[in-house]
Amino acid sequence: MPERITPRLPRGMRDILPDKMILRDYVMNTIRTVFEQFGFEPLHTPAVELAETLMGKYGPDAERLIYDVRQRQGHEELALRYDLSVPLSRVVAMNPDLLLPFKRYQIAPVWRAERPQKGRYREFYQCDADIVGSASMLADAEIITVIYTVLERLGFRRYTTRINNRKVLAGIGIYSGVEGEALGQLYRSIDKLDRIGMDGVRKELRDAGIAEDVIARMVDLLQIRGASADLIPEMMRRLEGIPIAAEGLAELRDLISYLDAMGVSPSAYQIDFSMVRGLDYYTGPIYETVVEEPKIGSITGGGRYDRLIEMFSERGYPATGTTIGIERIIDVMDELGMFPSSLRRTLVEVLVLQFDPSLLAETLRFAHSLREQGLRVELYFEAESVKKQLRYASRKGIPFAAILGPDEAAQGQVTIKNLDLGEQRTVLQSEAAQVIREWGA
RNA sequence: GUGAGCGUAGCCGAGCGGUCAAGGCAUCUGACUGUGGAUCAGAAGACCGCGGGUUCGAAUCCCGCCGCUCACCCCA
Repeated sequence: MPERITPRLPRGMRDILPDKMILRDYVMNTIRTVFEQFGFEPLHTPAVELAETLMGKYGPDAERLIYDVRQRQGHEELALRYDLSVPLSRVVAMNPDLLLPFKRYQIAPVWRAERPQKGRYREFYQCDADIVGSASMLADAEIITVIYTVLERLGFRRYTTRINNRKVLAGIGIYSGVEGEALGQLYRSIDKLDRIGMDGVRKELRDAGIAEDVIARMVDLLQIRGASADLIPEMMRRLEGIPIAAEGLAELRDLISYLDAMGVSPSAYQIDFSMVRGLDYYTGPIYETVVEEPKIGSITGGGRYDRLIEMFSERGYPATGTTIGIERIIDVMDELGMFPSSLRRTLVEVLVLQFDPSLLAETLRFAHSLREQGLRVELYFEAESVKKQLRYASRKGIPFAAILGPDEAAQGQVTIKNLDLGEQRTVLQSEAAQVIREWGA
């Protein structure tokens, strides 16, 4: 007898049982449908990458969290993918004959060795849509439209997609006279604005050893508030004479100008010059979505990364895209009761009861015919009491039960019981599927 | 990586130094061998996270370890 061990999961990892998988699949299918409607096509890449593919792309903070993979034999240095953008970049570099723009979506797990907490797991799915090969702001606007469409379709109402541009942030750095190492600290402090407030940011910058007059200039810039369309000219005035900032602001102006005609409500997004994004590889417009109600961090994040692919290729490719964070979306939808009531705990539509061994063959044939007609049918394997079999159907949440006993068999009939309504009808076996359909399986 | 809180049956949870460790949900059986969700009766299920210490006596107090949760950092 082998020694028994207590079953446990690795830290931060979860099993997802069928009732939760049903909700999850609903969200994923909604996202996939939207991606496909915008012309994105599926891509698969391995969960494991060569370590060299991942290293040096994300920045030191993120790189610490990359999962090592140990191999019993062989000498390749391997790691679990940290996101889906870097693998995509690798794919593009390895397939130079791809027709551009290359629009791909990928819905797949990624791994990060973080300390788990609310809305944060070590294995989680990302739903990415990216456009490689176009520098047009139309591409960025389309990504934001995709985010908007997904969230609206899932029933989100109180959320904001924040939009900023790395070039503008670089311009703010120049304007403030902060360079090199200190710039990172500057960004990080700026990013906390909505959490710690302007005074908090001021203190952080002071603690980081940034000069008082620089802080004053910075804070002055970040005070600018207002409608997205008004913010851009205002910032243009203030950062006049800084080319990188002018470039970034012009990009934002173009991007915003497309959104209305693309069907995105102005209330769904906001230019926010204090939004930063952590990853190193962003170069242009950046975006992230936060929900107002449960405090859970961002549910989408992305941006333009025009220099990433050239880390794998002599050829440069402009690229932009977003991640939609399905784990947090599900957490929020769960908390707010946003799932449609039509989603059940089970996918099974009909439980075919077994009545008597002498009727087994006819019962099997009947179950088969229901399946042939497209219904999801479970067969009860034991000829136990009707009571017990119905109890099973009820507990599992199956909406219909089919009872085929001697009385029914004699007439070529079957009794269809609607477990939700507690009503039943005895009909011809050949009509059963139709009856179930009309009754609302 | 830093800090805080918490570990009692599959789940929730009372007990907070003194006989056999409450209760609820879930599970199983029966009342009810052609009709579920309700009710009633019964059954099974616990190295009280692990190890050490204090004490006549520890689930309860102390220490260490492990695990979980939350927050920070950062992020989906």
